[in-house]
Order: sequence, then C-alpha cells, then structure tokens
Amino acid sequence: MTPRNRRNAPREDRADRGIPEATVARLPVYLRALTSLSERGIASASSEDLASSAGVNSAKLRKDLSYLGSYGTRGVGYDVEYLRYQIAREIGLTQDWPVVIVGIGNLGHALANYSGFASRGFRVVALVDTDPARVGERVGESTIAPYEDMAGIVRDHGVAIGVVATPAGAAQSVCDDLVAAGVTSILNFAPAVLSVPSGVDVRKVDLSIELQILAYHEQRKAHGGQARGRGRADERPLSEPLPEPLPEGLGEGLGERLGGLSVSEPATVPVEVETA
Amino acid sequence: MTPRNRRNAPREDRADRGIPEATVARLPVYLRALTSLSERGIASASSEDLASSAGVNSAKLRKDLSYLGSYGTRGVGYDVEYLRYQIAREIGLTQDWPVVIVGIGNLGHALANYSGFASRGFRVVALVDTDPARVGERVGESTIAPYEDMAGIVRDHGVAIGVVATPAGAAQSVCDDLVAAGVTSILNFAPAVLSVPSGVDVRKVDLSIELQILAYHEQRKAHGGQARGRGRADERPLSEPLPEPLPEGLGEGLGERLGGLSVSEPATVPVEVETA
DNA sequence: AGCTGTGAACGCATTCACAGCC
DNA sequence: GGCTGTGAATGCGTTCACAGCT
Repeated sequence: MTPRNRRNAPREDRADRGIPEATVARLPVYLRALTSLSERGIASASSEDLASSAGVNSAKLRKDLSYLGSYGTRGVGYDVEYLRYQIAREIGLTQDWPVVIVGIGNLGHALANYSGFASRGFRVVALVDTDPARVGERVGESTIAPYEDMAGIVRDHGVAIGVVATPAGAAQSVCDDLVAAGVTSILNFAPAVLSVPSGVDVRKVDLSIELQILAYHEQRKAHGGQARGRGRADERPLSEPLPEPLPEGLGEGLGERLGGLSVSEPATVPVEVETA
Repeated sequence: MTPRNRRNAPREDRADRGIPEATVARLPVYLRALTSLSERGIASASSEDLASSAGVNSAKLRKDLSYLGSYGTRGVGYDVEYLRYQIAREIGLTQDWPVVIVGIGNLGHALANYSGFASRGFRVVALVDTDPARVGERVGESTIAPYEDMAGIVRDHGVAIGVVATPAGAAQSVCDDLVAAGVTSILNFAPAVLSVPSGVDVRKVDLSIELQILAYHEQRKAHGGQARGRGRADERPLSEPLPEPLPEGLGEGLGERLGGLSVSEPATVPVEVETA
C-alpha cells in the first residue's frame, strides 16, 4: 500500500523543530486534498495539482512541504499515499486523541454527531453537561455525563483536548476546570476570550466573528465603487452624539445552553494566548 | 462599476480606506469586549483595559484602532459607548444583513437556533434544504424552504451572505447556485475548498482543521524534550515504519446531511480565494 | 525536459518606543 | 503624569526565480 522503500529516509535532522504556524494551519487542508485525490484513485500528483486541489498556490505548497522534509521526487511530483501519511504523522493523527465535549446544547449536539469525530484520530470519550435533566440522555454514540464526573473522565482517559460548547458566561469556568483536570488544548466555541496558563493552547471558532468579517467586506463592495472619499452610505461627521443603542445579542456567539451551570464568573484577566 | 484609478496616490485624509485584514478580523473581538464593559456599567476604558478584555496586547489594540480614526482621548482613554458605535459602523453592523442557511442537518439546526442571528444585524430570512421530507419543518424562527426557492429568496430579500452547512460533496454546487443568485459572501462550514468568481468572499469554519492544529501542538508538548515536561499517555518514536492505513473519514468536516441533493460534483478547480 | 526544494526579495503584521496631547 | 497615536524597527509569511535532481 504505502511504499517504505525510500532509501532517502525522512531526514530527522530536525528541520522539523519549528514548522511555521501558518504552515501548520494548512497541513490539514493538504491532508484533505490528498485524501480526496487518493479516493479518486490518483497515486501521484505535482505541487500544482495538489495546490489547486487545496486552494493555495504551488509555491506556498512546496515551501510548506519543505518544512516537513523532502517527500517529493524532482521531475515527478509527490506520491499521494506516502505524503498523506507523512503529513498525518507530522500532525499527530497516527495516534488516538480522546476528546471531551462540554455543553450539549444545539451546537454540542451537532458536534457530538459529527462524523469527523467518529473516525479514528479523534474519539469522543464523553459528553458533559450541567443540566441534571440532560444527564443520561443519549446523543450520538455517547451518553451525557454529569459535570461532576468531568475531571475524573479526563484523568481516566488521558484526555488532552477539550471542546467548550457552553454559553459565554460559563466558558471560563469550564475552561478552568478542564485545565485543572489536565486538559492542555481547548477548542472554544463560546463567544468569550479564555484565559489559560501558559502551556495550554486555545483555539476559537466563532460564527459571529466570521459573519462580521464578511459584513465588513460586503459593506465595502456596496459603497466602494463611487469615488466616495469614505463610503459609508450614511455620511456623518466623525464625531457625533451617540445614536441608538447597538443591537442586543451582538456579542453572542455560537455558544449553547449548558443547563444550570452555577457560573462563578471568576474575574480572570485574559492573557495573550493563541497557540504559543 | 469600478472607476477607481487612483491606486495609491489619494490623500490620506481619512485613514479608513484600507484597514489591514488582520485588524478587520479583530474588530469584532473589540466590539464584544466593549459590549461586555458596557454591560458592566463601565463608561470609559484605557487601551490597556480594553486590550486585556479582548485578549490582545495594548500596542496592537491601539494600532488597530488608529486605522479607524482617533476615537480616544490622550491621557484618558476611550469612551466605551462611542467607540462601540464607531466599530459597529465600520464593520457594517448598523445595517441589516439578511442571511440564508443552506443545509439543515445537525449543524444547520444549531445555526438556525443561534441567538446571534436573531439579534439585529444578521437576520435569517430562510432555511433551505433539498430533502423534500424536511421542507415545511419548523426550525427556530423559520420554516425550511425547498431548494428550488433559494434563488428567488436571495433575490427577493437582497441576501448578500449565504451560509453553507451541507456535506462536502454538495458544497460547491450549492455555492455556485448561491453566487448565481447574487450572494457575494459565503460562510462555509463544509469541509471543502470552494471555488468562486473574484468579487465573492469565502470564509470557512472547520472543526476538523482546528482539532488537527491542536493535535499537532499537543503532540509536540508530549514529545518535546526528552525531559518530558508533561506527558501524554502514549509515547511513540517520531519516525517509525508505516503502520495501518489512515483513519477513514479524516477528511470530513462539520458539514451535515442535506437530504438528497443531486450532487453533480462539477470538476471545478479551486482557485486562490479567501477574502480577496 | 520537468518538477521539487530553497535562498533571496518582498510585503504585511506586530512590537517598540516616544512624540504629542490632555 | 498618563495615555493615545504613530513612525521606526523587527519579525513572519508569501512570492519569486532558479539551482539541483530525476
């Protein structure tokens, strides 16, 4: 299946200490592209092929891959299966990652049913919610466990990655509990800035922010064309009395109900974090 | 409709033409921080206060805000309400953005019920799915409309932003239909690279990718120094013979079922896009 | 001849540090 | 004195273009 007959064994001379963050963020995209090519029965691909399949340009792709080692063949291209494995290994997908999901509202439900988990690589070992009425409920492959069991579950299964899908108000408190239990990577869906000790990674997924970014560009498209110095429709003097209050709920994100969590709302001061 | 020849010559009267993309991506975070401060009754805040509340450092925040104009007061700080309005206006949240959601699977459900939409600013005008069995079903505030109605809805409501929550296989086709109907901004939850004409923005939200990025860093923490700072359970040598094939479904993302869409799977070649 | 891998150039983002104003 | 706003310095990411291998 996958050739290991490369005399040119992966250079472990540690070119791989320090793959740029931007590259790391693209490796999963390349992996997906390779999987797609593989499924279509394509065994070999040039950087151009791969790049267009991944939606980047070929120079960037080659540069990115060069941080992993020399896995291509000059004059030929890349062996799809071989490269796929190398990237998967680099990312850490050749091992199993137990995951807990906290907060089984609408979003938590969607995540729990998400087939990308069900596959090997990431495995949902527990769903946790604070609402006693929900505990025991069956969602996807799992059953909702009480919040009190979370720390024990994390320890027992060696969970390193936690998913926070609670409302914003509960997120920091849940995050603190996860970290205390031993979780060192958090994927945050709540519209809140999480403060964590150094050594813990946080990534956030925020629908509201993405929509607002789109709105910003959209607004520009609409007003941009006319040779307008500054093109908002409503020209107003730069400083002016405050108008109507902003729409409520604007600060809310993808977070979902998490039953009656006693939100202690610790006055933790957020700290510059984001994938140290 | 683009009579702008003035490349980089125009006077810098208002610094607001050309806010860096990285700054744009943070404005929603600042907005949220300001909303939070406002709710706590805080009327004024320094760049330091704001920055810590938003999870960035103060130099970055000041620089970012400087692209919008001079909305602070030296020696004092920023007026929370005033700045909040200015940012909202800059993003385009003082106007209404009708949105359609395509693909009402688990994720689509969560999105439809998402309170961040219900608020003014973004308004869900339609949920669309291809499964006839689902059409008519009530989800959140709306009722699922047939896929055939999508183009009409987009035109009638002047929808500029579309949310794709379909499975990967359907995403490109849905995207094409949205664009043909007049949508110029797409938020993509499907694990697929979307190809769009220039002038259309695509942003993607991808759980699978975020998890993989976390896994990468997590793996590093474990293997880091042989001094084993804090160990994950299973240690493995970094390079080793190729093991069993990769987990299937690894390429799948957050996309959900979209009933029986006739996926034509056009052989569109993805193109460098991402918020041109 | 063709394609990868990579130094070098370039452009964008972040951080520094201080001038300018309250 | 304190805090904003911003040029200048630095660091990071992307693109170019070609040397080097098959």
